[in-house]
Amino acid sequence: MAFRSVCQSQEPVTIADRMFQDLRRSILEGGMPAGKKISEPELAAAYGVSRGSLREAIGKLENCNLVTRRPNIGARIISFSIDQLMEIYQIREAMEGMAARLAAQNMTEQEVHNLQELLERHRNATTTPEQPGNNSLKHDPDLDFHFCVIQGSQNERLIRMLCQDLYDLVRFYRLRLNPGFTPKAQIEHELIVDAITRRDGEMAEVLMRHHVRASRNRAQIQLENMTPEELGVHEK
Amino acid sequence: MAFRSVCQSQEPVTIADRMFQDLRRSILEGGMPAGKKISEPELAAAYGVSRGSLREAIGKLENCNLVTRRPNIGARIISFSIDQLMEIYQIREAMEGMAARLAAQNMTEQEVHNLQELLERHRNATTTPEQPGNNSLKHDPDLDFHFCVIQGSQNERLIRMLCQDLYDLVRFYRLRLNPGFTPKAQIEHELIVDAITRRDGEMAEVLMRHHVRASRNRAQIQLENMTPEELGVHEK
DNA sequence: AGCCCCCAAATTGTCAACAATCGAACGTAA
DNA sequence: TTACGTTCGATTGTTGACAATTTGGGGGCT
Repeated sequence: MAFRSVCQSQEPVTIADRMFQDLRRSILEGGMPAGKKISEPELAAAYGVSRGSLREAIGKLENCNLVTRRPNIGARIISFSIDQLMEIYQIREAMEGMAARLAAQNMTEQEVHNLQELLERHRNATTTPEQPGNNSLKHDPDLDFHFCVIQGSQNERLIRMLCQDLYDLVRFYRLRLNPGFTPKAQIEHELIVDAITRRDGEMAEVLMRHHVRASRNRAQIQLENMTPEELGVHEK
Repeated sequence: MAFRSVCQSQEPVTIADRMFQDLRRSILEGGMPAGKKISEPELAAAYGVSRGSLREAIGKLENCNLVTRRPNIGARIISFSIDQLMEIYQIREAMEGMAARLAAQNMTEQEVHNLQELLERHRNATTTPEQPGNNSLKHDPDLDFHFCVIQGSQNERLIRMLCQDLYDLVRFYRLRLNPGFTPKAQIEHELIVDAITRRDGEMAEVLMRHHVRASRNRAQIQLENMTPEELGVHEK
């Protein structure tokens, strides 16, 4: 049950859809550098599609907040900004806190069981050394966990807002920082699952908010130790 | 300082943009019935624009969640759903709670002062009887208040997510229900502003969440007393 | 009658050409 | 040299026509 398989499901039946998914993947996997301007004729030729279809795909990317667009000027991949990352953490704290509360209330027994199993797998996986550089979209333990909790909230719009829109940005930033999955995060995950298992929504929310805030602080510390070159050199 | 003047600012420089704003306004003001299918040739002819530009506008509407679209089938105005309304309240509770907390931390003295004045005007306005049926987009006291608090959070993305996306839906539903501004809401607003004035972010969040939850309950009671005809007769 | 297949009309997706706008290079003048 | 205005190339916005798909109805078969 990988993240994208559920959240970005349906087959692309239309060319614009396929372009959207391809470009989205390319951006999230780092195939396109942050801040780069998108040339419509160039991209359309590269993918062998018409400019019209490409423009529709770009429109969808704009709604995912992966590109910004200005009239008569063009679109460009979003660029890296620490402030924006911090803003996203604040929003995640609020929304995922609520998601955890709702998950504790609404998850089926089966879903709780799946969540516990997921955590079990992560616990074993962290003991065995994982090869670095494996920054593929799938198999990010932290993302899988959060996705699972969000899905348990049973609030369709909340799920869409988080999984489709906000988590694209989370991936975007995560790829360009370090994958921030620490042993501490695992412990926090366990506490949250405990609360959900006990159906303690209040506690689940408190713990999830604490976890997101802690992740934010970890990211902030990490950012302060990075050189400017490692951070924001997105030219062109 | 009307709601839309700030949140949906810039002039439309492009035809697709103008179409988007016109259609959005039309949907939010009730000019287009909920659930109705959108005929591209018909609408394009009615507005005297090309189908391509119209399609781009529809794409933007889709991202605002005001229309839903299925490939090869077409777009239609979102339809009325009590479940969706309740989902939106849950999300608002989380996000606006956070917004209130941030507003208490980050608002300038000037902004706090403006907020207090806004409340003062509402207090006087509610004593004088307001004419019903004036469901225009501007001058909804409740929306103005919430907008002001959200704006004070200084979190640009949070502001966009709430003001641009979610509050369009709030208006959509509010127009088709009663404008739910009760004296109780005014009192709750006052308490929130007190907390913000004291820079008590924790309390501001608690009170805002309480307020949103209370609004949700008021709406739910109202919905239970409505006949099915008043609710969901959105044919075609 | 009920069901299935097929066809036609309408609608949506896609494309390539045209018009409008922006950015940069160049030249000129102070 | 620097600043400004102009012109040209390139990019984006817009349009109308073409291709692919869905929808609705009519006819035939069981």
